[in-house]
Amino acid sequence: MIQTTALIDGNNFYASCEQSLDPSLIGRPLVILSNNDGCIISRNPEARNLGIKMGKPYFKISSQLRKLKVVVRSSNYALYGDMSQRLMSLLRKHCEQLEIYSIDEAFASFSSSSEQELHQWARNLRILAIQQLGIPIAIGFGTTKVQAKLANFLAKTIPANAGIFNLLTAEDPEYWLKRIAIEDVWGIGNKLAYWCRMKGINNALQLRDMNTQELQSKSGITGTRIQQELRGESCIPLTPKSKPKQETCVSRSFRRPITTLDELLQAMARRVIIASEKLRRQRQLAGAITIFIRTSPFLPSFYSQSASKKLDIPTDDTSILLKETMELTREIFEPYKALIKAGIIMQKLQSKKHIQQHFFINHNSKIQKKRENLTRVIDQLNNRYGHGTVTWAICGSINEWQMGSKDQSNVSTTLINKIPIIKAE
DNA sequence: TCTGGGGTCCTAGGACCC
DNA sequence: TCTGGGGTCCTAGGACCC
Repeated sequence: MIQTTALIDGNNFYASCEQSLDPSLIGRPLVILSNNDGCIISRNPEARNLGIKMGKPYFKISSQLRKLKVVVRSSNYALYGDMSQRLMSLLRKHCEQLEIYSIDEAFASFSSSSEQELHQWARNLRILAIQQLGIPIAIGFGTTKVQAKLANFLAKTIPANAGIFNLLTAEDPEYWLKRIAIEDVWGIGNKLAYWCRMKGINNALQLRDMNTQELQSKSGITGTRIQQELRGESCIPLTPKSKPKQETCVSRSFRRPITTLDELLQAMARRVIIASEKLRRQRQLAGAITIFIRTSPFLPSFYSQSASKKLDIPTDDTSILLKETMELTREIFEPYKALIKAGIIMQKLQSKKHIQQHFFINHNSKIQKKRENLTRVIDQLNNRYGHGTVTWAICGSINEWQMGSKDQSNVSTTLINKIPIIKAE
């Protein structure tokens, strides 16, 4: 019996989440915008059929969208995160081994099942996802992760496949591989796809059969692994246990460019506070931090700057991280640069469970405990009454240059006062 | 006026050591 | 002061993913 790998994912996940909570959206073209209402990051089939492309800047096509009567929503990540957890717990119930790969995707593996059993299992899972979550899913089968990924692509994009495709048992696998453009192969990005096209490699089948040496010389081990997997030899293993994060980043754009140190300090303070909260939620400590600022990459005289600092003692303490960040910010600030984005990366993360004891610091001191208690209370208040209820004065009050989203759906599965209400006639 | 945010992996090259 | 080869570790940057 051959080992089978499956890739299961939610179709147009963000758009489907919105439709699931607001059925009036079903059947109407719908797009979801990125943070700051920057660009299109999800769209339902109705919007896709109107020719609306992924990644398009919103300001360039907003009038066209109005004309076409497309519904536009700002993104609501709290909602998508919650729906993701529900989807994953459904999948866990129905898979032996599951690796959660992204907010809307998971790999599964099966040691022994007949083709019919697998197909029946997949049909059943699709029904459950619709019934319990209102989210359509697609399922692809292969021997390796790359094959499963491509099978999933064929399940979704070829209507006749109805959301399920098995590359192992397909009558003519080569016919199907030929139908997958080189850009659509998992692991082949812009640069590699362009190089492939130049060489006359235009689809997944040609990539599978091309000269390995040549591929290796261009893309190293990453490219040859994809080729091996296309040929059915597994070299990207399933990793069901999620690894602890190596770094955590909080980065945001401004609604309008900022040029003063005061504004930048406030912006950085907000980011480091969010980042510290993230660390505590993940039960991790940062051993180093990097901050960065940049001007618009779409304008001439692009400017970007960053600065890092190693911390003597790894920490998740907001006030310590704030102090370090403020110092770094003062160091790299330059006047008259129209900054549009700033962020902080927490690095050299380690688990809070086994803290490396410092010779001069007593981690169990009274003062240390008091600080931790204060932080815990602040976190609890913010969780309960909304983010930013209690915060540091350095953040300033709400400013016009901060991020903005206009059309967020006013529903939530995580805040009690925004639970959707069903009215009886 | 307006172009997202958060990650991982790999590689080349520098610093350092014997 | 100059000479040689070989190894490890770290870092920055590129490419890619969703």
